[in-house]
Amino acid sequence: MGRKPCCDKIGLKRGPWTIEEDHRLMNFILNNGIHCWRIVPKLAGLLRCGKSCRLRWINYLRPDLKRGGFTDAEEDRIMELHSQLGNRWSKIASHFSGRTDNEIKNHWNTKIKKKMKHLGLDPATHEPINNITDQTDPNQKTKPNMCSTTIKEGEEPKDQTPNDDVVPETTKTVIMSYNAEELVAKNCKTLCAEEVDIGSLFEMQGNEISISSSSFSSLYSNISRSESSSYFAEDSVSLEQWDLDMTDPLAPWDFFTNIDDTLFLL
DNA sequence: AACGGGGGCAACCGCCACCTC
DNA sequence: TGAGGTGGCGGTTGCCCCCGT
Repeated sequence: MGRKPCCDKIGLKRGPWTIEEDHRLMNFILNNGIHCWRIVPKLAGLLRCGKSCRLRWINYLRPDLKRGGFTDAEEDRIMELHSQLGNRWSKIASHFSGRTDNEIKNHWNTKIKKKMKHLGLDPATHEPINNITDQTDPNQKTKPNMCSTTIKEGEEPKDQTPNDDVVPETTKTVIMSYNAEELVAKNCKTLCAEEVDIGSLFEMQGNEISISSSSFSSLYSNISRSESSSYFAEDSVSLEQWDLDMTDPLAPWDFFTNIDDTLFLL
């Protein structure tokens, strides 16, 4: 019954990701899309667990991520949404394009909390601090009268949030619906300065993004030739050392799912 | 120049809901 | 039907960098 665990942590790498790992992961996802995080690291040749790969992709490698600090308008919107949704960062993040829940959470904890306190507002309740002094006492939360009149036995208090229905669904869906050209173009803004006809290299097959081996070699040779690429110049990494063609870019996911996992154990 | 403290942020942990077998 | 896997989420940790002393 059941399945194999998503990862045994024996022998798996932890800590910060290297550039090589980033490119192995990005290469694999751009070639094959995402169907099952558990086997992504095996197929991509990474000594990471699927969860770690998923997190890295969502929080750092995803092509539609917006880099840079939050604008005042974004901060205001975060505060507004937080007052409605509380610490439901993924819901809040779904209202911003190019922002991750982790990013918003970090920004909240490091910047906005202080900003609100500076404005005399309690970050937890969004009420003026003078009026909620007693409620900020952690012991107060367990006092019987706090919620007993509004929450029936067996109900989930956390589901009181309005507008949940309009929140876009899973990240996976978003990733799979990327326009291929746009997706890679965004990557190449940071990966290379030399012009590449990206659109001609990729093709959509249903929800999957495909690129032929020769096109991929062409793309990456362009990237590696680019002396003005700050990304690579800074780290003095040669693309030659990466096994970019380790998987068949055109192989459908069904192909992988039919192969016993043990074949990919590293 | 050396050191310590604080801030920022990437990554991990543990839990939960849903799904699969 | 229920045990267990998977993906997603929020909380937390720990490292690195910057700045002040």
